[in-house]
Amino acid sequence: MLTERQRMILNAIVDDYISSAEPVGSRSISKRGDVGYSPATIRNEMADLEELGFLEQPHTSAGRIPSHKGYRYYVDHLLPWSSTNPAEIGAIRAFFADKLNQTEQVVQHAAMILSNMTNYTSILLGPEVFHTSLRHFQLLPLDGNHAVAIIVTSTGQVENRTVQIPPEISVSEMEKVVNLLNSKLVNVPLYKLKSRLYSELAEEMQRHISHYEELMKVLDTALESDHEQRIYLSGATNMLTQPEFKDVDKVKTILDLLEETPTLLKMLTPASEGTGIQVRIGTENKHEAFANCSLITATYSLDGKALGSIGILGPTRMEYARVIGILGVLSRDLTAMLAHWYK
Amino acid sequence: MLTERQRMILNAIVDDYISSAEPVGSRSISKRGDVGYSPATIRNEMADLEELGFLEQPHTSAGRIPSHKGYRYYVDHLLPWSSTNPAEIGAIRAFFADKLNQTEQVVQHAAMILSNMTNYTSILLGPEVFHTSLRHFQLLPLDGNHAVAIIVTSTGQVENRTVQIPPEISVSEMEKVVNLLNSKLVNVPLYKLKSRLYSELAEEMQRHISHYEELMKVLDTALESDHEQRIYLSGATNMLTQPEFKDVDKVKTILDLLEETPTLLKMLTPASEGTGIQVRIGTENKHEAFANCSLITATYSLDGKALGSIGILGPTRMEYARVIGILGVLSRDLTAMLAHWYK
DNA sequence: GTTAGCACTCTATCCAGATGAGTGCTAACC
DNA sequence: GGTTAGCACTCATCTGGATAGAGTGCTAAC
Repeated sequence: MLTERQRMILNAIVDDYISSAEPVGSRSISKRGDVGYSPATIRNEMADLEELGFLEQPHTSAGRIPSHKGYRYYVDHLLPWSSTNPAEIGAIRAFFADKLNQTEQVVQHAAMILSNMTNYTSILLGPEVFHTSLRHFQLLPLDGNHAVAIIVTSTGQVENRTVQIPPEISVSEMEKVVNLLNSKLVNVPLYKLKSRLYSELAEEMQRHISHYEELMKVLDTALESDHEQRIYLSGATNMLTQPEFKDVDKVKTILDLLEETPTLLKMLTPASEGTGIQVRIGTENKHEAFANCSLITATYSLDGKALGSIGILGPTRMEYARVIGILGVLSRDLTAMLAHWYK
Repeated sequence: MLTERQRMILNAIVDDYISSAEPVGSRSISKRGDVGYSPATIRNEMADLEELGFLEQPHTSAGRIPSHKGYRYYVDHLLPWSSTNPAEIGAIRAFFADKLNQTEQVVQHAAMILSNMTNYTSILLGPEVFHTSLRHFQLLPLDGNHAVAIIVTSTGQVENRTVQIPPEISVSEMEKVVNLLNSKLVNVPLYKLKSRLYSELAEEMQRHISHYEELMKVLDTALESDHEQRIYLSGATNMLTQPEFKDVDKVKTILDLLEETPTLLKMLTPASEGTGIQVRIGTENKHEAFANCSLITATYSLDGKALGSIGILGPTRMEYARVIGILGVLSRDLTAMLAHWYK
């Protein structure tokens, strides 16, 4: 579709614009060593590229900047698959070396590392509860009225919530029920717990246990699967350092969106099932607040199942090559580490 | 120290400036109904107030703005202790009405309510682990090598971490140790757990249990009291709406500080032990990034012991009266609710 | 003690002109 | 035919000066 020279020029323009954030003129492209043409020739090609929709002009007599389509072409066909800087790989490895003993901590720290390395905003989706199953259930009385319900998952995560215990339910009854639950529901995926509770246990409980209704209500709350997906943000303020966001109002809409968990969740969920690294440029993100942003996501997994995902949010003018490299290394290492932990 | 008229004028200036964010001139004060003097008279008083350090002039021929000292005087002596708007009280009460069954959720939602109501940034310190004690300890095997250590506190919070179990330690041994721990360490404050482990249990364990050293190491990790204090931020981007922060760079230093947990922790810890609401104006905050901010904090408590604190961060030009009112209502209600839960 | 009047200060805003980067087009060159 | 030099043109940005307006401080009168 594009001639070799056009690809070369497009590449040069995107590269230049990524590092300078200023519209790129024909002369500055010509001066680079790698393109051996005069400004006039390049101008002609630029006019063609603009007509094809790969470039844009902020106004007559400004240089060109890549359009979304231009970025897309760059990412899909021109991206220098430069191997990630060894120093950066080292930093990531070092991070995995000092082992933290909680998945949550690891994920949180990973987000911080990422945002520090890239100077963009990193978004991390904690291990997805839906793909994990019950390992152990427990009810721990606090006082006459309350108890803590503790759910331990197959990946070692612990969820807990406080429930109210009606006074008419005795401790021994509770224990019976908890034992029943543990014998019948272990290894059931979390999101199926509640339906299984009704389909498999209801009958047996009704037979052996008084105050059936009240107990079911308690269990219902205890197993409530609003297991809020945990989102870890880091470096949100890095947005402020980008020249395209020197306008406070624009930044606000973006940062506001970042505080909105459900929206973020939707954005981070991979479109097609678990295929490596995804790049969403500008309006390819659903939200108009992100019209000037690009989101690069990767997933990490356990046993081939995507557990969570990692995202980097930056301006459309983003160091795609570098970020993709870093994200790749990190998601692979994270996957490897999880496999090693819970093998 | 100040004459009645000076107090009146200072009050008018601070009020005006709080709502307009523009330097206040003598004429606009005179025009207000409540001050019956001509601009000239007010100018004279303003000059005096400036000499005394309560006012500042951005430049000759601009109006006056309150200095930190001026705000301080306003907060200490002039603050209209207006009762909080009933509608706002209603909103807070409504929030407590739909009961959430996790302390964490409550705190998180409270932060959101606060920032939405005030349009400032709210900072909430989760229930302080140091004041709580152990209710139950448990080790739950995950696989041959790992177990989840679960610590339930007297307030129903659940902490957990994954620990490695050396292969030479048998399950029955683990159980013995856990039972011992539960019989000896329940009701011990969390931060004393580790020292008690050594002072009271070491001897007995050494007598009855093999692999003492390895076990101690496991327990040491399990009881590690890095129980990270949880900080909930909400409405951080509200900062961006304030005209004094239209400069991106200033906002960045503030938002960066907000991402720095340890610093925030220090800021929120009440200076004097648990006495109601504290107001820190401008440079009274230790950090220079907060030189143009005011931080208003309140604590919530259980059994008279401060459990955590709530803070509102805004520009020095802040609606002190309103925020203090809201904060008072919220902290009282939070305290009341906790008392009711864990009575 | 209070206030009207006035000169003075300083900022913000507007406008015109200069600057310069970059383009598009044409014609010449290889 | 592709490439390039030359040139006229466009448009955003920068500059400096003039102007308006808000607000003060001082003095003198009430």
